[in-house]
Order: sequence, then structure tokens, then C-alpha cells
Amino acid sequence: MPKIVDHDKYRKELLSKCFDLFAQKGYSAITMREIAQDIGVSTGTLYHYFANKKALFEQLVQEISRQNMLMATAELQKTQTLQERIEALGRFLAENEDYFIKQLLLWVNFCQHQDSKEMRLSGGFKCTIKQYQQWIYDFLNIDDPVLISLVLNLSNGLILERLLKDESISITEQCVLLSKILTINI
Amino acid sequence: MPKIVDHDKYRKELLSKCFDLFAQKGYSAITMREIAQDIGVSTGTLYHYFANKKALFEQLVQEISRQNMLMATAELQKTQTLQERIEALGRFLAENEDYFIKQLLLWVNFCQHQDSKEMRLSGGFKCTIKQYQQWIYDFLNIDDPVLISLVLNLSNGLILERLLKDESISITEQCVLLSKILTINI
Amino acid sequence: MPKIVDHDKYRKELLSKCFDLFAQKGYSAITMREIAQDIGVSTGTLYHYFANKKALFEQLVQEISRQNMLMATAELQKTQTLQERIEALGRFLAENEDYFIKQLLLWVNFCQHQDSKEMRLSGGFKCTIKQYQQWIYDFLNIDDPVLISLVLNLSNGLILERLLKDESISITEQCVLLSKILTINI
Amino acid sequence: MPKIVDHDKYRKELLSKCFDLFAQKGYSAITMREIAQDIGVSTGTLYHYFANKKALFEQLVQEISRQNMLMATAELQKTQTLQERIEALGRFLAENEDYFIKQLLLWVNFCQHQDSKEMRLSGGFKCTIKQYQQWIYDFLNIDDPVLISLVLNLSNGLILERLLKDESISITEQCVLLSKILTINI
DNA sequence: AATGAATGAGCGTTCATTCAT
DNA sequence: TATGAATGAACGCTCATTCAT
Repeated sequence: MPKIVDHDKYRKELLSKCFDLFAQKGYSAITMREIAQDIGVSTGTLYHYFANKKALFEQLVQEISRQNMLMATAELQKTQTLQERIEALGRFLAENEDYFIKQLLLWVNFCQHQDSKEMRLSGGFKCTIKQYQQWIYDFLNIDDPVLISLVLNLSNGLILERLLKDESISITEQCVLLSKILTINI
Repeated sequence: MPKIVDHDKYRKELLSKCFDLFAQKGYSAITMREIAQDIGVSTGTLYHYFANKKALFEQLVQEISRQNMLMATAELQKTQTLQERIEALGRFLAENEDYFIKQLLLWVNFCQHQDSKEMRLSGGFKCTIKQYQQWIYDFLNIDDPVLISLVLNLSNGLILERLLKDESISITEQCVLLSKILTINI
Repeated sequence: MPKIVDHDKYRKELLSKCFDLFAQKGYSAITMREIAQDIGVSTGTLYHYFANKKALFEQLVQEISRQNMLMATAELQKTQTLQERIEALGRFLAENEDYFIKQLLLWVNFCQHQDSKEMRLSGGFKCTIKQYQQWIYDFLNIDDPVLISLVLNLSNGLILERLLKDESISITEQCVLLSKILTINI
Repeated sequence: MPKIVDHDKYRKELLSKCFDLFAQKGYSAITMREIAQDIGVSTGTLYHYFANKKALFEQLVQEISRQNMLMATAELQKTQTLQERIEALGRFLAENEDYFIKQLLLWVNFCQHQDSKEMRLSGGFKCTIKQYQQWIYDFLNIDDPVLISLVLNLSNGLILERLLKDESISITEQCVLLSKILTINI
């Protein structure tokens, strides 16, 4: 009998530990050795759980996207009025700012390498984006696709601003404005 | 005026030719050989004009940002009313969609590598972002920083949507909405 | 203008220097680093001249086979009678014993790796063997294919004996016997 | 008699199952994992029965050589005249062609790695070759060492021809000729 | 100014081997 | 006895960079 290890559970633990690293340095700039060292295993172990670097990255993107959706749903389910929900969304973004910046970096990275002969199996990825939109739709209870897009793009824009600039406008303030806009336009 | 003018002009030509390559594959994934081959010179020549890969990339980011500003100013200077300007901004984004996507990729890439012990000289970069904001400010003649941020973030969000999704909402439609919002809130 | 180097000539020089190494250790057991070190270049240079290890080995086999044929033809062309030729063949084998052992090792190695999903382009190799046979045929002026085979197989058997055993029978003695056999059977 | 008998018997079973694998890919090209997988045990088990890869290979060579000798003796013991024996030898070679090719590959491999700082304990190997020769000597009842060598080398040459060429001369035909030669020369 | 041959550190990955179970 | 997860040195190969021409 081999060492008793929940292979799948451990795999996901390793994935979680990789998140920061990939976000900080980008797919091509990290090395497998760095990853291994940083998460405290040997390269051999890394390859025991992931076929190669590409597979590791793809599984990371999927796992993070899955986690993100779960978090968001859990967080926002307790709200009632549109007003409340916009505020909750804003709070959620503000509180997990770093997380979302990292996720954004991951996604952009993923798109970049997806187009260059690699990572084609990514049906799961585009799908994740769609689920996201659908989720906003369900959650905010907005019908107009232009408005949904507005909310999504503004959210992403806010995150991007955080990444690109040193001092950014407060997310809360933006959300107050967003709330006003939505209230008027629905 | 001996060769020094030609040298600088040629350097900028080389930079322009690198833009697509860096945007498509990302800083770390591209090799100097690929770049050289793609733009039709030898690696030796590349190193004759740029101290190293990092310097090449930094100069590229600066050059592209500079060009972008020039383009935008030229394009939008002929407008008058706020209504017109919003429309012009929307048209500008829509017409240069690919260009802005590439620029976004470049910027994200730049931020990623800037934090990892390299590319510290990037005062010029943060500065570029500020100029951008200032330019929107001057151009749209909006005082409220929250509103400026809204315009910038929505623009970036739109570009990001283009990158991440297959089918996106029309930029024009979004701008119609944006126009309405701004008109009401000013 | 780059360093002036006759690329093809230098490539062949490198190949010649690899011969002993591949024969001694076998294809899979040598490393590219060992080869590079042993022939006095860097691994980078090795890869500048050969696409990969497999290609290096294939070119080596072809080059050695080609050289071998040239040597043999040059050596044996000056003989007249069958008697003389058998003696010359024996002398040739005896004098280049080490060379032929190495060639045999190369060939066996080649066959082994050729069958395992790699090295399929080896039309040139089987062809080399046929040329060899044809050359013996032309040279010894023997019609009977059974006799040709006898000569070839005995030659190879002699070489193999050299490889497998510590003390072997003298090649010359064997050739005296061979000569007698051929004289009788023609 | 506790488990020691089973242990040894199982060890030899494992060895037998390795034969094809080593012959096909060669010592260095095969991995312990491949071997384990192919013969249906874990790598742990492999290391339970063999100290390391080298030991496994050495024991394989010895075991195969031992088996070969047994087979040959059994097969050829029932013959009487020289004529019969030559024919029996030919038939034996022809019927076990694949086996002999594999054995040849093993031997060549063994010699190659024996010289490179490893596998020095190979007294048993050279010894095997000598036994082989002695056995031919006893069996064919030939005194002249030159003739013995002829028979051995021709046999090995025939096997080698099988390995190196696609279509080879029939072993039987060669043996008819060999028979004639021997008859004349004794 | 321009070339591309040369370098060697470092990359992704593999593999013989160990050892807790 | 038997397993397979874990290790890390070493593999084939790449790449930013240098430099003789």
C-alpha cells in the first residue's frame, strides 16, 4: 500500500499555492523550479501531479475561476434590493481587490498563450466568462444586455485601474455612482 | 546632421515592427531571435540599436504610448460639444480596437515584469497613464474625478471585454449609454 | 559579415569527432554535454550545426558509411586476381579493425533506435548496406549470392568476434581459409 | 524450504519478461518505470528483487545466456553425423532467429556499457562466450580452431545480417554451403 | 553598421532510486 | 512483500548576449 494521499485534494492544494506566483510573474516568466521551491515540493512532485507546465496553468485558471464563482455566489446571495446588491458587489470587489487583480492577470495571460498554438482545450475558459456574465445577470436582475455589459466592464475597468495606477479612485465611490446610473436606467 | 538622425529614426521603425509580436506572445515568451527574424534584421543589429531585451521592451511601451496620445489628440481635437466628443471617443475606440487591445496587453505585461526586480526605470510609464487621464479630463471637460474614472474604466473595460470574450457588445451602443450617463450627471 | 566558416565542412569535422564517443557509449548513453565537451565546443554550437541529438546521430551514421565506402574503394582498387583481392580484403579488415568495430556498434545502435518510433527517414541506411553488398559483389567478381553473403557475413562475424571476445583468431588466418573456400566454390 | 525458493523463481520469471524490452530499446533507453509497467509490477517490487538497473541487466544477460545454452544442448544432442549436426545447427538458428537477434543486441549492449566505468563484474559474460565456443567444439567435433571460428563467426554474421538487412539470404542455404565447406576441410 | 557563429546558464522535463505505508 | 509518492541530479534543448569579421 502506498502512502495514503488524497491525490485530487492535494492537487488542488498545490494549485492554490501556485496562484500568486503565476499572477505575479506571468506564465512564461516563472519556471517550474521556482514554483516547486515556492510551494515547498520538488520538481518531480510537481510533475507527478501535473503532466506539464501548460496543464498546470490551465488547471489553475479553471480552479481559480471555479472558486471565484463559488465565493461570489456565497457572498451575494443574502442581499435583497437592487440597491443592496450593487453595494454588496462593490464591497465584494473592494474586499477582494488583490484577488481580482491576480485573476485578471491570469486571464490576460491565458488569452495571450491560448492563441499561440497552445492551450486550445480552453472551452472551459470562455465558458467561465459567460457564466460570469450570466451570474451578474441573474444576480442583479437586469434585463438589458447593454447594462449588464456596463456593470461587467466597469468592474473590470476598476480592477484594471488598480493594476495600472498607483493611486486609484475608491471602488465604493464608483459604486455609488454606478448605483445611481442603474437606478435611473432601469 | 550626420547619421544620428537616421539612427534614431530607424530605431523607432524597428520598435513599431515589434509591437504586434510583443502583444501577441508577451514579453517573456518572445525571443530576440524571433523578433529579429520577424522584423527582418539580424540579432546583432537588434543589439546594435537596443542595449538588451528589457530596454527594447521599455522603449516599445513608451513609443506606443506616445504614438497613442498623438493619435488620440489628432483625432479628437476637431470636436465641439460634449455629445460630439463622447461619440468621437467611442468611434476612436471602435476603429482602433485591435490597437488598443495590443496596448492593453503590453501594459499588463509591463506591470507584471516591473514588479519582479526588473524594469524599475518606469517612471515614464505611470506618467503615461496620468497623462492619459489628464487628457481625458481636458478633452471631455469634466471636473468630477469620479466621472473621469468612470469614462476611463469603462473604456478599458470595453477593450478588456474584446480580449476576453468572443462576441462582445458593440462599443457604439455602450457609448450611447455612456453619453446619456454623462449628460445626466454633469 | 559573419565569421567566415565553411558551415558544411565544419559540420563534417564535428561529426568525425563524434564517432568514437557514439561507438563507445551508445546513442542513449551519451549526453549532448559530453559530446560537446569531448569535441571541444559548447552545447550551443552543437545545436547550431545539428537540429537535435537524433539528427546528429543519423548524419554521423551516414557520414561514416560514406567514408567507409570511399576508403574501401580506394584501398582495394589496385588489386587484380581473386586471390589478391581476398588478401587485400583481409588486410583491410585487419588494419581497420577498430574502425569496423565502431561502425558495427553504430549500425546496431541505429537499428535499435530506428524501430522505436524514431529515425524513420533511414532509407539512406538500408541503402548503405545494399551498396556495401553490391560493392563486394563488384569487387570480388562473384556471381553466386550465397557466396557473397558468405563473405559479408564472415567479415561481420569476424568483427563481432573482436568485439565480444578478448582474444580472437587472427583475421589473416580466417582469410586464408576463406580464400581457399572461394577458390574451390567458384 | 520457506520463501527463498519462490523468491528466486519469481526473480527469474521477472528476468524473462524483461528480455524483449531490453533487446528492443537497449539498456540506456529503457526506464525502470517502463520495465515495471511492462511486466506488470511496481517499481518498488522491481527494486525489491534487483539492487539496481545495472544488476537487473547483468542478471538478465546471464540468465539468457544460460537458457540459450540449455536450449541448444537439448536441441542438438540427438544428432549423429557431422552432416546431421550442421543441418541441426542451421535449423536451430533459423527457428530461433528472433531469439538470437535479441541475444545479439543484448550482448552488444552489454559490451558497450561494460567498458564505460560500469559493469565490471562481468567475468560471467566473457565466460559465457567461451563456453559457447567450447560447446560448438564439442558438438561439431572439430579440432581446427580456425574452423570453429568460421562456424561461430558465420553464425553470428547470419544473425547480424538478419538485424541489419530487410531481406536476407536463407539461413538454410548458407548452412548447405557451410556443410560443404566443413566436409571438404576436415 | 551589420552579421551570425559561439557561449553557457538556465529552461521544461525525466528517471533511478528511496521510503513511509 | 508490495506499493507508488517523493526526490533532485541530470537530460535534451533554448536563449539572451557577445564578438570576430
